[in-house]
Amino acid sequence: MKPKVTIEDIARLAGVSKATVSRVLNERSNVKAETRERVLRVMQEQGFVPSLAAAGLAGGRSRLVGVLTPPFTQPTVPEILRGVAEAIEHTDYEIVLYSTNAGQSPTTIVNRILALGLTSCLLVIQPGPLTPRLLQLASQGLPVVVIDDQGPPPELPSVGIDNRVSAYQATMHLIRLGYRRIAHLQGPAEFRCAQERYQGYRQALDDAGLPFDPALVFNGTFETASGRACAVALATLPLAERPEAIFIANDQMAFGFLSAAEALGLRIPQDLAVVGFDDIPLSAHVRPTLTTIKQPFYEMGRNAVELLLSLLHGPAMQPVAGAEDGYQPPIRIQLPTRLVIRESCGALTLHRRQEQEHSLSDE
Amino acid sequence: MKPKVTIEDIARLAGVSKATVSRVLNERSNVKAETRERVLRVMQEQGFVPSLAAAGLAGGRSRLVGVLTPPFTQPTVPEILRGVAEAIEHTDYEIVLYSTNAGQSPTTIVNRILALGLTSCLLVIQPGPLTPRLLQLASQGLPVVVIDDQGPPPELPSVGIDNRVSAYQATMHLIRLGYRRIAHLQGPAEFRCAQERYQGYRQALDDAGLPFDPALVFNGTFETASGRACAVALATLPLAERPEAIFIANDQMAFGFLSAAEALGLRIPQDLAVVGFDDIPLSAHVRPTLTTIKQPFYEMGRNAVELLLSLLHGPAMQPVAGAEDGYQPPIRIQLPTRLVIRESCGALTLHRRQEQEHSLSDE
DNA sequence: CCTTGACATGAAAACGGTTTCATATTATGC
DNA sequence: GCATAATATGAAACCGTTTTCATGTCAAGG
Repeated sequence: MKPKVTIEDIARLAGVSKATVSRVLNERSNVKAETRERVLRVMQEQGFVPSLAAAGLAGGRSRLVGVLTPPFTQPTVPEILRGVAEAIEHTDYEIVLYSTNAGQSPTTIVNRILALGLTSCLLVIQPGPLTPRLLQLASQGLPVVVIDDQGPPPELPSVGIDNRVSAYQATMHLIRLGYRRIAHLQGPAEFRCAQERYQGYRQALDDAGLPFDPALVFNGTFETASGRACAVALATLPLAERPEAIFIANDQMAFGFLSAAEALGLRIPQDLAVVGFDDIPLSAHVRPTLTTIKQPFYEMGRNAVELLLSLLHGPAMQPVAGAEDGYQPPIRIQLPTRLVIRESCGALTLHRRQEQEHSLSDE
Repeated sequence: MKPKVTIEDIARLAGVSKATVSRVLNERSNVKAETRERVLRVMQEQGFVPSLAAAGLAGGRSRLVGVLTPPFTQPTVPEILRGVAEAIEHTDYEIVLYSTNAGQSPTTIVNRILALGLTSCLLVIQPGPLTPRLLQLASQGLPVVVIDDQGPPPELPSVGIDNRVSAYQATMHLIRLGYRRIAHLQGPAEFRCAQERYQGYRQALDDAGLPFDPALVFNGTFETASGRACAVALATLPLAERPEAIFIANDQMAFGFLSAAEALGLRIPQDLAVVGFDDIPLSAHVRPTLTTIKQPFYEMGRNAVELLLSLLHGPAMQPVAGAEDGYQPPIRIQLPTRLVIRESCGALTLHRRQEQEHSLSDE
């Protein structure tokens, strides 16, 4: 094992002190150009790489960003992480990854993160409510940025989308296609995004002057199984009460819905149009392909990193004039979503839908 | 920001020296049970978490495992990473993640990893050849474990599968189904696994007494596009020369093949049976669903971590008696694969294949 | 009862940087 | 040409651990 070359070696070889080498390393301005030059050259020659551990210890700060994620197999995660990784790469920072495997207390992990004593900030990818411990830490000054969902009031800086507006778009798309009775399969109530998507759905119905029928709102868990359950529930409805379309709060549930619908002999979109939410990779490949709201996961990752680093490099945000009471509501970066039209909503097979309308009006 | 409680505080409160506290922390045996008890209690009370940075600096080693991965969006990666994350979680170690985004020199990243000075070992997920820099580091004593592929001679400890045998199984499956003219779309030659899969294919042909036709071997890149290209190439073949089945060296290419085949009016599996390799999540969802070799990605991740840590905790492997020359060939953990039979190979629709044989023999 | 280890503990020196404070050097103003 | 400020550098303290070495204590052996 090669003996590590340290700042001291560089100092000796360049004929300066450790302090000066450190200054060069940290790009301090008060080093004579000539000296800096010499030091840099020696570092180059020696293949010197400063120890982040030592720097972190001495400087009290660190170059490590803790990233807390759900399991990678959750389909939205890889794309987010790709954005995170790519953004980090352009900086001096590194990623320390904490994956919350199901069945593990989030608090345990958060504590573990701190145990590092290395991680100076935290990027949390968490659909669903935040743990109290996390909020506590954030309030103690730990820079934290959350991707995606948020507990009731947005208490932490975050990056996400406008769930309400997006759900509105999705529902409105169905309405424009001529569907009148539109159901909704919603996510669990503890997810803020589930509530917002529900609100968007309601709003669209209202704005279109369509009646709201509570019997058409189903409770889901954001998991595939609850999509299947919903399809079954729908199929057992008397024909006259069946909806013509359904807005499902995430793609995962939509998959379950589609597969159960197929098994039940329900044709999508002829018998029932479906719109999902997320646009995860599979959505373009299920049959029928899923019309859905595309979340910009990659961009969310990138933006989260940028936000986090800007927080870290000092609160450079100028207080808004006139609101100088010192309180800054946490920043939220809201990225645009997009409706991706595929087969499941029937937009691509309008003629068939017209047939369907006929047969329905015959009843 | 709360002032961090250090080992010194604990020492003072417990009425012992820093050294003793350190011993307790590291579970050294030579501490009186009573003392240990007291120290532990104080640590508990104070919510003490030792600084990994300091420990790493002082101890010369570190509790960080560097993980070098391809982009997360490469479909095999999330599952591997899940295994890695889960295995790590049961240890004191943490993951520092380095994602190699396309178009970035691997050497740059490897250097960056070392720059950390934190990472004491490396887990490399790399299909394709290893960079010289990596080999150099490994030979300098850095513990490295590679997942999946390997450069020509297996120079580093690794975890993977037996590509040759798996490809043999895949091809033999087609043979058993009665296909005689079996094509192969292979991966790029610089991938060892591509070569091995090719060999397995050849071997199966040989063992079955089937003639090998070089015209039926196509060159691919492991990417979707080359699957499409292959389908086109096949379709332009004179009818009499067309294969009845094809073994495609990875699922990604198989997807391209399937979609192009559909566009070309080639029915799968009736006109042509397809077997892939990998069993990534999409494989169960494309139409027709893909018969393929399942790689145990999750287990590969877990095993790689275990191997790496065993390497780290001292070369505890007893030299084999009689081979005491000191040279230890690097360990390779080879996990079993499994053939997953779905629609694309035609096994599920045998009757149709029989029809097909009829029509073929009519020609 | 005294020696010899074994065992438990403490003091202090690393580890590789950053940072503060003092000092040496140079530039500036009069 | 000299006082003064600005700039460049060095010495040493410090960050929170681990580790080595020395010391103190206690039980066993002679």
